[in-house]
Amino acid sequence: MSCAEPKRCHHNQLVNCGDCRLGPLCLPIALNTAEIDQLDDIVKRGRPLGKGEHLFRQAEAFGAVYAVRSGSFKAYSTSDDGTEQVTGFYLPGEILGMDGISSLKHCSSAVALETSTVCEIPFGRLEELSSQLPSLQRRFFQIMGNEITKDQQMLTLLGKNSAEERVASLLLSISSRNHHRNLSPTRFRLSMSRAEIGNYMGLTVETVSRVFSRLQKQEVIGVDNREVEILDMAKLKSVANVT
Amino acid sequence: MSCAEPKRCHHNQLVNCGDCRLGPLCLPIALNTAEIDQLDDIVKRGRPLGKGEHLFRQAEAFGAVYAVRSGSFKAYSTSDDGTEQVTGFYLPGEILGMDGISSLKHCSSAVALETSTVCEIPFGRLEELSSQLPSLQRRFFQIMGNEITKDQQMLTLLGKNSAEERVASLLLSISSRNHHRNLSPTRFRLSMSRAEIGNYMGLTVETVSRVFSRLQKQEVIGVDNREVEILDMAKLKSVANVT
DNA sequence: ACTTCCTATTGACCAGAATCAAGGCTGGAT
DNA sequence: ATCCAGCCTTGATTCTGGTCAATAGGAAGT
Repeated sequence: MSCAEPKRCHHNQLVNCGDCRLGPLCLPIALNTAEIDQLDDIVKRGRPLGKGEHLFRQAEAFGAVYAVRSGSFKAYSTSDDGTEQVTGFYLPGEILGMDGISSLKHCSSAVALETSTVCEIPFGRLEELSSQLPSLQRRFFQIMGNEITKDQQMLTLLGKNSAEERVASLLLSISSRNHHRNLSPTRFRLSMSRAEIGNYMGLTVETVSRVFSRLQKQEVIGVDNREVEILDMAKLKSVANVT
Repeated sequence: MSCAEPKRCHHNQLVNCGDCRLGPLCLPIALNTAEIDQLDDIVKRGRPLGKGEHLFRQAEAFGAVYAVRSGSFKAYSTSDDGTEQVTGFYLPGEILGMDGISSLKHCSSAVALETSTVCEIPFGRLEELSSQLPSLQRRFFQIMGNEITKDQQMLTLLGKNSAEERVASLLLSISSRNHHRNLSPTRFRLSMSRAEIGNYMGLTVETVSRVFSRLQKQEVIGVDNREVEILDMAKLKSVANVT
């Protein structure tokens, strides 16, 4: 990847929070310019991670949360018997790593699904700064509340919905998150495998694959390997059981 | 219920955080005496709620979080089509209502499963006080992090585990939470119905009932309606697939 | 006591997704 | 280009848990 104009480059490390095009999605919402500068001072921007590289691993000491700047991540936890459970996919502007806050140990691992960059936000310094900036404290409470809400919606999905409803919901979720980031809500490339989707949604690879095939046959979506196009948004929503 | 000595009564409204026997489980952990007094000033202790009374309802404005003082609550969300999903059970010392923090609207309802009391903690004032007391801020981040961790474990349970594993896990969860509160970890009364358990665990009433019967036949537990005794803790843990 | 309503149990049957088992694609490496 | 490994798809079969249905047990009120 070539970076003619560093300030605009996806993976460059010079951008600050004030200039970041993800500002309106990320931690800085509701902060004024001076506050953003203060936040900016504690944020560390690391080198890009390659596909398969870990951001943190389960049982490691918790020290920071991370904002995805580009690319995408999968969070998963491993149980004693070695089975893995995907607990979330994280796209640019989203915050991950909050699972470690309660015990000061990460209880999940996070791995890059493609070449990705993050902003590392050391938690201790975030706490300090939050004490000084009420709007940052509020914003972070809000982000954690969001994570709780999201997980609880996921519980409903896993507890009550069929395979088709689950897969359709995931596609709609990615679609709307892309939309927020000014990307196409109807055409995108999945950065995760069928197996990872299945794991996340409590299904097997085979079932996910069959649902994709069925939805394609009904012309609700077009699928070419990981490339997805939503052809009939209304129909997809009705399959997902949402209005 | 008679209350000879008000200070010790389960449902009385005079107790303050400093004297509350739930202190070591609840919000005040890690606060010193002076800090607890400050917290105490913002806490409102309401009248007892009867079984079936709501603490808050979905879509209502969010204004406070609640610490269970006695009794128990069920949190659930209702979808457009009217189906309900139980998102959690809350026992004394546990905090509920955090689902409203992100959008300032409750996205679940909470109902008392039996006669119960709560401490209401107005969120705006908690935010203010958190800015002044770093240990309170930290504690509240921790409580929210706990909720996230708990929900994610629940995702694993719903995504991967069988009916027996799910029900056994719930019994173990209640057992250990009772234990923390110095109640018997092996004998307790369930405050929720089989239907509510099933709903929470993504199962039907019939399946829950069958699992209870099977576990009883194998002498892992003894069940008499809502009265449960764990007869073989080790076996129950192996059924639940935990070590 | 008796009734009524609600909750729980149990059985018979069915359906959706898991499992088992081949093959077919794809993209990266040589 | 060719090969290979991992990913994906599809089919056949099995099995867990859901659905439907009937009955039993309990609690609260008359």
